[in-house]
Amino acid sequence: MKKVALKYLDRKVCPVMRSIAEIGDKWILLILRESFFGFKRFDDFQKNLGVSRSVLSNKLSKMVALNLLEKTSYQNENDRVRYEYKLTKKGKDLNKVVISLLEWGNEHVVKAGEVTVKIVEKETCEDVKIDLLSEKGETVKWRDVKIEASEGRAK
Amino acid sequence: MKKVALKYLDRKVCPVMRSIAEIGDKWILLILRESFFGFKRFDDFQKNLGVSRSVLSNKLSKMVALNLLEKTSYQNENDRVRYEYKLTKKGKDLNKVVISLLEWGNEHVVKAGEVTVKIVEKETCEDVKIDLLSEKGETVKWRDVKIEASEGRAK
DNA sequence: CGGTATCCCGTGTGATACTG
DNA sequence: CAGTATCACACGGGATACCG
Repeated sequence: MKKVALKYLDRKVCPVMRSIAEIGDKWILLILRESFFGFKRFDDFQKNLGVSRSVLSNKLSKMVALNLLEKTSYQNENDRVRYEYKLTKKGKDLNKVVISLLEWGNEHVVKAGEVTVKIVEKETCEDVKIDLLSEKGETVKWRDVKIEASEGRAK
Repeated sequence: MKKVALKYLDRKVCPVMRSIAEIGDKWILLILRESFFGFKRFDDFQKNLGVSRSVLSNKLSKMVALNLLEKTSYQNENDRVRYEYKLTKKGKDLNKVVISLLEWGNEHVVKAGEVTVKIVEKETCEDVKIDLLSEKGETVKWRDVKIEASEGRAK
């Protein structure tokens, strides 16, 4: 692992760039939000998001191809076959991205008296925050960190 | 504060939606990354991102209008006036969004042997992670949380 | 219900040129 | 260095229609 100055870091292979290349799309982010809200069906996505069916169809295929969602069929008794889109591990792991957006929105975009959405513990209903943590498990301030780029064999 | 079922939450006022409306743009996200990397000048952004000057000019204006960046001029002795774009508080507070994207990219998009970018403590150079925290400061698993929407007077 | 196909339009984007 | 202006074009996205 050889350190690289950020100045010389190839932006095309930067992990942030590559994440944005996959999910840096308004509709994909919103579909992810709906998935985290617990929705799984085409028509739920369509109604909740108000997106056109063709765009939705497109984005869902793309997300399945990227392995963010898994498409499965199921059938309740005496009912027709239905389909659902479930978050994969890779998709679920985006929860921190969505929660960061949520917290930032609550803090900087939502005005007093407007709707807020919060994350709470299931058991206690206490607020859950997202934050930077050291290896010892202590919270770390943004001003006390630095960014390092490395390229090399080991991952 | 009245609780609202997510099903009936107005998606137009959802904080996630409103965050995405402001920063859910490939170029804005990438400019933010460059800002967190420490770059401040028009030409640095342009070279690093490979974006056209007109688009960059546009996005920067938009970001200043949104109060994500602050444009200031400065002058070293015997030098011409220069400009820089610095992150505002609102912009800096997006660090968790960018770090989440970074971690997710390292985990799910970057392949073994490729470039990684890490966040480390300035002092100790130890890795810094981002995670969900309870009010007591303990880490919380995604599966142990739920999402709640409220609308009402108090913020 | 869960899509796909087609059309059409607006906007995002790059290339190029010009300015202080 | 730090932009703005103009143009040309591809692509995203909505509307609509159609299918199993």
